[in-house]
Amino acid sequence: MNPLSIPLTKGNTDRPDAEFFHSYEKKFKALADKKRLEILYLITNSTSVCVCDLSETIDMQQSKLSYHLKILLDANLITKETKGTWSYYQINQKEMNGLLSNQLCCIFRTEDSTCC
Amino acid sequence: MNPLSIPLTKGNTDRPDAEFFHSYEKKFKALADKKRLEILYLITNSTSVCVCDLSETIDMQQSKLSYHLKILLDANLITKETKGTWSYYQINQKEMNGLLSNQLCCIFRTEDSTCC
DNA sequence: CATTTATATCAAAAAAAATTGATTTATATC
DNA sequence: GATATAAATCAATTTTTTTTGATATAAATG
Repeated sequence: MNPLSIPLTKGNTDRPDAEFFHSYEKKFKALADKKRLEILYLITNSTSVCVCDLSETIDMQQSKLSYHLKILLDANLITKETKGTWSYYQINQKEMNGLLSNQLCCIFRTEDSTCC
Repeated sequence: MNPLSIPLTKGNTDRPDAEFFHSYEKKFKALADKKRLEILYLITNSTSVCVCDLSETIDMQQSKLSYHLKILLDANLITKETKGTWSYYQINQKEMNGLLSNQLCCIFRTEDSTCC
């Protein structure tokens, strides 16, 4: 047995449940790709972007881009607004700021006026 | 062409390089698994834990646990200290606090005394 | 010094995620 | 109304990640 054993939270009712860990897994999975991080950077640093704008700026074919945008959207890290044939994407500030440190401003998140 | 087009940062020299996005990809990949998040939760809420402690608390075989701990270690999210046959793992507070929001205290990170 | 215990590593298999090119849907334009 | 454009979806393939059980290493214990 471990000689320096410190009791862990086994059976602790305050311990987050499986659903809690699963919800964060989804968010971090969405962040766990350098192309999606680059997309987030671009979306963060512009008010509203369509797929065609992104497709030009980062070298990526359209179907691939839509695939990655859907992952970010499903994780609720970005939002979408459709105008005619165009889909405009925005950062979900509340979600991103609640997830990432202020140190990551203004790369993957925005300024936090309520802090410091 | 996009009628609401706002110029993106194409050719902007301030734009982070590929290496920057790659380094964060690695960190978020390490976070992108519910079992690793559960491991981090346990490590965060104890001063020092060995593999055998974790293996008892979360239902996971030893080789699998070592595999996941290595991923967290390689991403520099935790640190390791070996004493005899035991390996004790600690949270890398600086790294985690620089990555995650204060809102995630004290689940995946610790209290931030320098903020708010 | 043989045995047990803690942990890491390995190779093979299984599962999950990403890429590709084609197709579909819907709107805008001529 | 035919054609072009923007974006989403699909199925097949490729790549990456995870799981599994076995084995290796090294320290502790009898």
